[in-house]
Amino acid sequence: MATTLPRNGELADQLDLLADLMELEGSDYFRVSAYRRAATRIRETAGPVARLAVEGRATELPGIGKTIEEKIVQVVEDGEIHALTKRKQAVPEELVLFMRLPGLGPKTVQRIWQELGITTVDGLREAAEAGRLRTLQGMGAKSEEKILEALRAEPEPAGPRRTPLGAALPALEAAVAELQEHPAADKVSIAGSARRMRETVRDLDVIATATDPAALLDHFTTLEWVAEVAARGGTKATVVAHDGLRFDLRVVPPECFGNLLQHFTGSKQHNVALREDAVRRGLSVSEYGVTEVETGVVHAFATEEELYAFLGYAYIPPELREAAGELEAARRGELPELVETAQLRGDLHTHTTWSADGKSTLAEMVAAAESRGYAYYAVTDHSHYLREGRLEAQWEEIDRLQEQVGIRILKGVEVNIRADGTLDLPDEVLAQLDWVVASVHAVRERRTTERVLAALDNPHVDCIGHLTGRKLGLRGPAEVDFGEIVVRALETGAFLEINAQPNRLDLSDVHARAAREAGLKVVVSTDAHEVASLGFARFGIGVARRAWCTPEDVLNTRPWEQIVELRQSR
DNA sequence: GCCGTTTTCGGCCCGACTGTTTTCAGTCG
Repeated sequence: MATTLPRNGELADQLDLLADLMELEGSDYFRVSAYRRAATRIRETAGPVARLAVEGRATELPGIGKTIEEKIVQVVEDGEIHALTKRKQAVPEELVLFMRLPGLGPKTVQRIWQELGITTVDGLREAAEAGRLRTLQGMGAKSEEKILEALRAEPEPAGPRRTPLGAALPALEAAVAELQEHPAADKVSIAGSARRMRETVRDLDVIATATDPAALLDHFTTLEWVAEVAARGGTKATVVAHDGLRFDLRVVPPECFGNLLQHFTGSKQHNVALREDAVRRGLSVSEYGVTEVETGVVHAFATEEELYAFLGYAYIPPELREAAGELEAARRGELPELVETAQLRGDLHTHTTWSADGKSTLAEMVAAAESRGYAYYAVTDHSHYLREGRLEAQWEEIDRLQEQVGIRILKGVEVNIRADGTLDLPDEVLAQLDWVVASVHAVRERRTTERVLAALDNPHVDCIGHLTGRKLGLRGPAEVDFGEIVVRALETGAFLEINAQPNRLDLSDVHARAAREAGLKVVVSTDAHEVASLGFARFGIGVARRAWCTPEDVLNTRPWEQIVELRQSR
């Protein structure tokens, strides 16, 4: 048996690839989607699924049965799912890339392969240039041109690009505001994965009701920032902005706004599960209404609240709609009361110009924090810049400022966890601070788990900052034994941070949920280096909500005195 | 391949849009 267990991402990738190859072979659709569903489930599980499979417990995860558990064990023992090894002999692997091109699905790719004998991206490009693709039934010059265009833009199709929520959400809110101004617009709302606060989004979804749908769609497709109209129908249009962001607008009658908002908010898996559940009770759910199959009576709802109530669920907040147990909990009336941004009483990880990369002064940051209504505010500049008396100098500035403001300023630091797990400030200094965040910065150096465990063992450490060091779109998370870190944090009474920087969001929603389920409180902090970044709190709260966190689960919804008490009891 | 307030067999969400057709399959979300 291999000494290290395959990561969840590796297992999921193999299952997805197996699904793709089988689909190209023309396998049964439901088998293929069972593999994909299992892959998604595995990706969204915090602990190592390979260990569960070895212990015979992977089948406890929904969507994973005996057969897929066996396949996971094959990866542990032999490195690859046996069926995958076999399919790779039969189906050229590069065909999978074809399916990432716009308009190319499994059926078409299968025919390109079998009828034209094309098996490589280069071969596909040559055939398209030579006009050979259009010889296929159902393929025309226009499809051929679309393929060539996509290949020119991206010679090796890499799949849909995802935009961090921090960039997408403001753009989406601006688009909603623009549409709202049009005289034909009635209700306009954000929908899709951005409404669910997913860390990255692909398409930006907007839905609306309108007195004149065609006029609103016209307005949408001719907005100043629109570079291309990708699709346009009577109720729906897709446009691409100059910066590459794709926006979908869908317009419906006001009486079914609730149905549409629910449908277009997704997730797809949530909707599928909701609809399957409805089918079992003789109901058919679509974006236009809920149809009683027997009688044909259609129930339309102006709000999501009414729709969920009709189907027998408590209202499910968008952040929970991931087919991760929320439907069952809503049926039983056991959904959590999710934490809200306004409930944060302070920020516990922030910087000032005392750090070289800080852009706003201490006074500016504190004033901004006070105007956000915070009761306390931890200044945690990098330890690296606070040597040789600078820390004491900063304390003097804090003491002077404290005289002038109502908000409680906490003396803190973000101390670096060195490669050997020691901290780069001595204990006697750390002991004098109100709040100590310890973070790994050189993530390329390995052993993140050991370094974090060592830091947790230091009694002065209050919180671990941005645990995995990931930067969305730039570098992946460090591999950590999250379960072990949570256990140690519970033992030492320290906390883990949800870093709200939109390119970090670290802990991820999956990790944050696992922490919550283990009974560990999380801290939502912005790591702001300038005044405007204090507003990132809403992205961190988005992660916490996706992790099912109530105000109880988020440490800094408490008054500072309570946090001090919690620490003393450790 | 998974799953079960009808079921251990026989189901498995639903509709819009595109490009190609001339009534529809495939793709997409």
